[in-house]
Amino acid sequence: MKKGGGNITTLKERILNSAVELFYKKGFEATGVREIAKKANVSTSMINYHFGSKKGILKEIMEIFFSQMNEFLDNEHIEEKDLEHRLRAAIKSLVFALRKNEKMFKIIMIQIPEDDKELVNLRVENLKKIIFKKVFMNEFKGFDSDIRYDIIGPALSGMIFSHFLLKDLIPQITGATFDDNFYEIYPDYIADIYLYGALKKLI
Amino acid sequence: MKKGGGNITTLKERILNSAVELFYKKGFEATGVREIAKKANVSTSMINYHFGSKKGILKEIMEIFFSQMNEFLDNEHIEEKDLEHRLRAAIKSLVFALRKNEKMFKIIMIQIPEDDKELVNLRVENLKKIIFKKVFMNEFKGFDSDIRYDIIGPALSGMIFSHFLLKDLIPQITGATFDDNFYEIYPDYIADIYLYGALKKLI
DNA sequence: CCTTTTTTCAAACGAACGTTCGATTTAATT
DNA sequence: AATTAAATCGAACGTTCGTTTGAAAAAAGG
Repeated sequence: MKKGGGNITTLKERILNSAVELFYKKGFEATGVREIAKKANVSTSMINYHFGSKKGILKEIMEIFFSQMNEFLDNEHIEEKDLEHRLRAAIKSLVFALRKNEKMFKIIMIQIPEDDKELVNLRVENLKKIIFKKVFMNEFKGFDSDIRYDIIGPALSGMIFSHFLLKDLIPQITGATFDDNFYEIYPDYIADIYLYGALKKLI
Repeated sequence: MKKGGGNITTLKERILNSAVELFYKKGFEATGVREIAKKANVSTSMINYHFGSKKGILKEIMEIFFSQMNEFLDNEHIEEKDLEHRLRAAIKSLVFALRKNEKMFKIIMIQIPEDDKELVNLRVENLKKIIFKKVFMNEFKGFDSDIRYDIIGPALSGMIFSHFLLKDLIPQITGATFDDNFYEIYPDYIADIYLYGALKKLI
């Protein structure tokens, strides 16, 4: 029952970790409970016992993910007067937080069964409350009403989200590698592009 | 057998259209062949007869999609000298093309089973050859080697791809609606943000 | 130590899965 | 018109699915 490093990993955690790996790699629907149970070295009925159902794992993943995002993103609500600094700080913490939980993020964004209204609503409400409100909407308050907030906010969220959603695909196309060095510069580079434009970099 | 407007829709096309709708809405794995067959008003064995297998539908979807993308994007290789104009034209045609095939695009990007090497490779090669080479990589040739192409290209692709990948989710969060008016201005707005930065819009 | 509660197991359940099969129907060819 | 080829069907196949069940094991409580 002991795992290296002195940490005790409960059977429930083992199921959860195994599920995250498998859902990330193959998708929720394509992953069977027998496969999760085998990877976690438990019997399949433990999934129902601890999570209520296969879908219950998704619910738990979401609760853990949004709880952690709430924690990471809350730290950044320092009262910066300057939009640029606020945005840079927000981007930095968001990239940091998503990187820490990138498997859960991807699962939540694209593996939630759309016919499960409870899970779908849970996702929307938490995305709204924890990520969008803090990073992509509050930052743009108080500007002109002519501004297309429906484009300008999602443009930034799209840059960042897509990085994590397509993170396994992009290296196959561009040959990029995403190591620690990469993430040292990524947030500010993205912020530069977003705030000042790509031409500033190119010309 | 006749469908309104004089078009003859073959049984094979009916299967394909039904599959696209269902794969888009529920995902590939969560959609069963019986459901596709019922929606197309055929017997399930027709899927195997015409497509070889359930996965054969995905292959056909990819072939159709990339064939159409190749057609739409090819028209934009006019010899513009100016980077800005080239990028604007490329963004415009890409948004137009993706909008026309947005269901197939989403299916291809997130519903291909990762353990099917043939389909995965087919996706990578065609994305590379038809979309990235034409829009996100050729446009940046000839600039400084200091430039992080691994960030600057995917930043633009991410803005646009994520729009279509998350198109059902974003309206639930921001209340945005994506009608024809929206798409009238979207490409140039995105190009503005990308080329000159969001600050230009806000300040 | 005994009793109760909780956890865990393996087997079983009923349903659903994608594919195959042989018969029939339709279309094409001679 | 007869024959051949292609398309279509419904039933069946073997496998897999998520969940339930009762027994056993482990943990907790008095």
